[in-house]
Amino acid sequence: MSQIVRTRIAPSPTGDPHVGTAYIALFNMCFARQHQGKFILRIEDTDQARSTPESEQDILNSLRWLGLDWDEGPDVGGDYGPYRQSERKDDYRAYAEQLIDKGHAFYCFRTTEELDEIRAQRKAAGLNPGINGNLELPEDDVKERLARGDSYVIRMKVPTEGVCVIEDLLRGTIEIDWSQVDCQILLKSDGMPTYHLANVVDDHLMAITHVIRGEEWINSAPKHQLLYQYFSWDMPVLCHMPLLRNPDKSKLSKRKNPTSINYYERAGYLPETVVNYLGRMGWSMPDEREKFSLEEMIEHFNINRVSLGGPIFDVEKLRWLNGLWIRESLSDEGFMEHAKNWAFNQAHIAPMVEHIKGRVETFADIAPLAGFMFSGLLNLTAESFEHKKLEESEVKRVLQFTLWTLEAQRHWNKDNIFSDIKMLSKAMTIKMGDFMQPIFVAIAGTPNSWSVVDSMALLGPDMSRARLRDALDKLGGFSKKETKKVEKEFQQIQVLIRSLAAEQD
RNA sequence: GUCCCCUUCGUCUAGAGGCCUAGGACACCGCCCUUUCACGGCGGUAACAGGGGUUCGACUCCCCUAGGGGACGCCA
Repeated sequence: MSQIVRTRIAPSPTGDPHVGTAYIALFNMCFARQHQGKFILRIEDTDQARSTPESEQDILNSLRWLGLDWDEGPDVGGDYGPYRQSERKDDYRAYAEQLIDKGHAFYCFRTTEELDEIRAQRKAAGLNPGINGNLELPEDDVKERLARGDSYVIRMKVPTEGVCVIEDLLRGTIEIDWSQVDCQILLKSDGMPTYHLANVVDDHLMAITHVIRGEEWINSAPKHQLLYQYFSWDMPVLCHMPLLRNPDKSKLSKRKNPTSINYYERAGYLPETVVNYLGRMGWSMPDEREKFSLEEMIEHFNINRVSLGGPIFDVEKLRWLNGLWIRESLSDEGFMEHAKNWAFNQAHIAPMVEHIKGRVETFADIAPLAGFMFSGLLNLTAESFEHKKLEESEVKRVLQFTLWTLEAQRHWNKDNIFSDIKMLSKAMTIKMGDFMQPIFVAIAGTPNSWSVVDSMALLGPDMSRARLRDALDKLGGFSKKETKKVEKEFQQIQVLIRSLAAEQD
């Protein structure tokens, strides 16, 4: 008897659609398709504070843009729904309580402060700070506190000694001491499950057969395996993919790289290229060809060809590959069609007209004036940022603080961007004009342009942030030591901004 | 700090004990094509982290060391 292969991608809608998500989605999809199985999309929105419907929609759109279509999901339905964890909230509680009844989990009333204290002690004693043991209260106390209505979480019980043996499809046997595994919270005090509970419950309920996910999950695999045992459920096959890396080899992060799929669309890449490139990360075709379509990848897919060294995301090669796709796979008509859909269309140009019309004398002035609206990263140098009033170190701070502030901006529009910048300049006691100048150069390539706030609003968050980051890079960035100092300064600025904002109210 | 994972050119990778004088791609450097640039063609520089085993034979298997990464949250 061979069961149908079912794989899934389970993004959390707490931010931009990440290339790492697309990467894992791609391999899950290829694996499922190769086995005539199903590929499922599930939204893991158990973090009530950070999950947003906008982000969810954004992620769905991005994965669709890439052509990574799912057979079941919150928008297309399926027989194993709901496909959004927030809609299953009560189920998780029931499962957590079931574990309590079986003696596999317990109520925990510890405060954050108490837990911090225990962690500090454990760390001082040379132990893994993850808390394992000594958290349970006598049954009577639990009853009393429950009756009193004290806030609580439900934690799973974990052995304190022995080893847990995990089987990984690519890595073979992995042994982890139980002493390294903490009594994971399963149900948070807001009644929502943590990832660990929700993930195991959903994977079981959705009959997932293969869990293909990032390497970052290896250390929590023992908890998951234990939960399957507690519930007496069949364990899916685990497969941990390597992590995509920044050029400095750290885990790919938006601090150091454009990681949003939206950015690559905005920067003029074809979805075929992005998928193709991700398919070359830790994997290659049997004949080693560089260029291949999603269909070709599925046709020749073999998960055992995944290599485990964490690949560095190399934008240079991505560019080359995109050029190859444009040259080889687009007819002249197709090229024009793509260019039109990308940015040379009425919807995209219309909002620029008010800025352009008053500033040109001939139509021939349009391209030099508005070229930056149709560009990726600009060709700038450190000299581009020479400032009459500000020292280079101040210019760098202006750019860095603006970048950090705008990275936190969840509602990207002209007014919000403007007020962010205004508050920042005020807090840094730099006149708006002086403050804006480096922003202008970073975004438009020159201090002489129309409102840079409008430009940023039109360019969107991803391209705007990428250009600010690029500007910082061109100025040499900050060393590790400086970064720490600058981060501290930024915290102080933020405190100042909050008090300024309070004054205004 | 504790544990886990990983380790072939700068980067992505091929390599499942003899096919390896370690192959391909990006980047870089030459040359050719070309009025220029790009494309394209040809060529070049460049890697098995180190040390021990196992074996007739090790890039491939085992151990140790080193380096890199990750996890250690009422985030996922």
